[in-house]
Amino acid sequence: MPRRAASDLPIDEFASHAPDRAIGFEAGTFEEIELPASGWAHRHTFYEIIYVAGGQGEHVIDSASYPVRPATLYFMRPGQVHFWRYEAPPSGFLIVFTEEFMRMQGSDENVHRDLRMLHSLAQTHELPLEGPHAQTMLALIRSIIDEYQVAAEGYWSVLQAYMHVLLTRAMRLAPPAAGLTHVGRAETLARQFADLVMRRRNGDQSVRAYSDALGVTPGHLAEIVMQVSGRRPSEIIREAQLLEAKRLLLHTDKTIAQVAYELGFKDSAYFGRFFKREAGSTPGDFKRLARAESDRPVDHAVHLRAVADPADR
DNA sequence: TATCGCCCCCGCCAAT
DNA sequence: TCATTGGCGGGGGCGA
Repeated sequence: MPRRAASDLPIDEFASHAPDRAIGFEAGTFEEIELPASGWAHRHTFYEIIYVAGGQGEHVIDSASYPVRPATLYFMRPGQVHFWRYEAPPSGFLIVFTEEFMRMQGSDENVHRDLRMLHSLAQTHELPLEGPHAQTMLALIRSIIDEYQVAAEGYWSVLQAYMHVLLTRAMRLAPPAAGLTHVGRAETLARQFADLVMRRRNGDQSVRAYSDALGVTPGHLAEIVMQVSGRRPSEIIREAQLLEAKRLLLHTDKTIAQVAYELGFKDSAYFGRFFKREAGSTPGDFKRLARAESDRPVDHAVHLRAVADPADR
């Protein structure tokens, strides 16, 4: 697949196919949803849950590549970069929704819990489903699509309840690393910090800038973040900078200096040392190696059959 | 929450 | 011109 000349990463905004029902939610098959630019690296401003039923190729998320396998769920959060490389286009179902949709629930506690599950699942990227789990999850997704398409009285609250069930069941199947820790004020602050770090991709990346934005002292933020995650705020910021640097190096044609500037580094020479320290290679080597890897032909050994599903025939 | 001292992160500059 | 490496000093981050 040829690489698209990319001075910047395209951003998909949420645009409903049914604007008369502006609830920030859509669900359907790949063909029905028709997201633009899915073959090119892009970000969205919305969440996306993907159930892959068939296809042949790879799903690239940030700088990781996953062979397309039937009965696999993918969880994408806003800001993540992804695209498909395929010989046979992926088929299955998509659920796309905005954060505003999740926040339409009445209880703040439920909203926070669902968003935390979403973010946790998005960190693991893919969730292969086995045996009966694939069947029950597929049935649930079909119910969600049906509820959305019929759009009977009060359907959006039913959709939110379904989404809560989907997320909760997915969390049960996710690896333990994706599990949630205890809920409390400390955990909420730590999550707000992590969200802000993921969202703010440029500008002042000092710990103080983040603690100011969250209305706490740097010392308090450091204590809470360490207590909840076991890591220092500066480590989490650097990790996010490294992830974003890899995205830009791999998926755009920006020079190293441009990437450095975009990430808020005032000195591209220092950015080079930062990258080598954190990633183990220079930005230039990473770009060349990663691009050579992503330009190789799709692995023919990854051959799929569509999941046998009578409702699809 | 404030303070202090130490470590190393970050930015500036130069060389290749 | 751009990427990489290295020296160096100030100051931010973090533990006590």
